[in-house]
Amino acid sequence: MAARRRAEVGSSRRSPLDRSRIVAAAVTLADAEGVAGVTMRAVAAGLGVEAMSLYNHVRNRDDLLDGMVDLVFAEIELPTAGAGWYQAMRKRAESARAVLRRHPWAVGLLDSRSAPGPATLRHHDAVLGVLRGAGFSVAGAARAFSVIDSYLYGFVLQEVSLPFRSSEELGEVAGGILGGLDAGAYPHLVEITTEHALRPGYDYADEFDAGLALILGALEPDERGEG
Amino acid sequence: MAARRRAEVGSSRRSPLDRSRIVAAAVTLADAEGVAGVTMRAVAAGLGVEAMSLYNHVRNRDDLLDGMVDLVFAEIELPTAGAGWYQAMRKRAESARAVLRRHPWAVGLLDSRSAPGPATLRHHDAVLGVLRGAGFSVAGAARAFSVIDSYLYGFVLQEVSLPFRSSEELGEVAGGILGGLDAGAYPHLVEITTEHALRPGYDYADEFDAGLALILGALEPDERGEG
DNA sequence: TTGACTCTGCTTACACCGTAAGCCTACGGT
DNA sequence: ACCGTAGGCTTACGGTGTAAGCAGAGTCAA
Repeated sequence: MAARRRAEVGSSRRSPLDRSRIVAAAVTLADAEGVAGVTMRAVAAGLGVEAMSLYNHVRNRDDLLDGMVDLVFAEIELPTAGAGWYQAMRKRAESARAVLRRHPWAVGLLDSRSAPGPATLRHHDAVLGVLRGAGFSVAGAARAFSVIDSYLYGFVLQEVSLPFRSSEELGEVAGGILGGLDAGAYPHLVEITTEHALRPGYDYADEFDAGLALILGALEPDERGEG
Repeated sequence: MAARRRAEVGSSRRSPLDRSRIVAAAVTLADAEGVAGVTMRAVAAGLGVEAMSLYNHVRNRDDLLDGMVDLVFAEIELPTAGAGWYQAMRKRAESARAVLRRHPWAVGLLDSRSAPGPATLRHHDAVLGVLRGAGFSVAGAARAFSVIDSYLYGFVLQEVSLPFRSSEELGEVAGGILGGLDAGAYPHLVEITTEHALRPGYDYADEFDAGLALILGALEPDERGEG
């Protein structure tokens, strides 16, 4: 059969396997099992392949993790200058938070990763571009970028590491921690828990917008008169 | 010899080994080798003991990591109400940052840790106490706490994961990343790097105080009129 | 004094990890 | 038809967390 000359038909024999397929499989696995579940053997198994085959496309496990982080960054919406820097930063931050919640392991990977990938660089460049275009000085853009991203990563880091996902779970956990202790040892934690966090309708996630608005409201372009 | 009745003299025979000695040894090891170097065998070796002996005092490796994080929190200065909430929050944040820089592995451990230890709880309680004492409402204190800590953790997370420690290293790294690419692919990153970050005297660490001041300045007690 | 119980450290063993080294086979260029 | 090479596979090694069981010392009852 002449058609067999090329394998592009996808002869079931062997699929091509390249870096991006490996990284994507690793991300899927991490979403399901956590980053600890991302072993070379497990990733390979997910692709119907042996562990050592991955090393033809990936330098080592660390390189794979770098790729995963970059793939996550690629999911974040790039900001656009159209609607003004405030809205652009706001939308970008919310998109980033949504993405990082979808891949909770990614934040914990941010430290220990040293080589930013192309998507990461493109993302940072776009953010700086919006700020500069809106009149922020170089130093001002750097500062705004630093503050916003610190808040963003820090919030998600805390959010993701909370040992509960819903309000009911919160109740159980808080009860477990505070209940087992000397009553009155942590009066303010008790207060904030019972009078605030356990109130129906409370959702810690809502704090994100509030904090973000507070920070964005304190920023402004072209800080000529400022120290 | 009657004195031998009690081993309290410290017969060189065997040292007692308890949880706190184990956790302290693990922290020392992590400071020196990074968190990946904290293996049960290595921690035990540092104490002149075999790996399995640790399990008499520590549930498992995860429990050990929990203990390490709590020990780090214990190093952070508790805020005191004396000089006003602004200065208290400022000093607390700077102390926390100094501690987390001393133990760079700790931030990365914050996620994946689910059981806060006593030092952690005491710390959070003290922060809330200062804010409440200064007139913040329960909701306001919760919000302030969330914003400040998010910024703090996020900043340190980024700071710690930077692949350099000094300005010269920054130059090399930046050159390596940006140099290997299409010139002009990331114009704003190039701009900020060459015109700002590589300027003599620039230190990213200084951004911390600026961002913190910006956030603290936007907070205020008793947000009656606010949404 | 003696014996039993408990506490704590040690030894051994297992499954799983990342990955170095080398083999085998199918494909593409000649 | 051949052969180099790329990209899979197999095997193997040292290191990991930790389950299971052993050994010696401290404490207490009889």
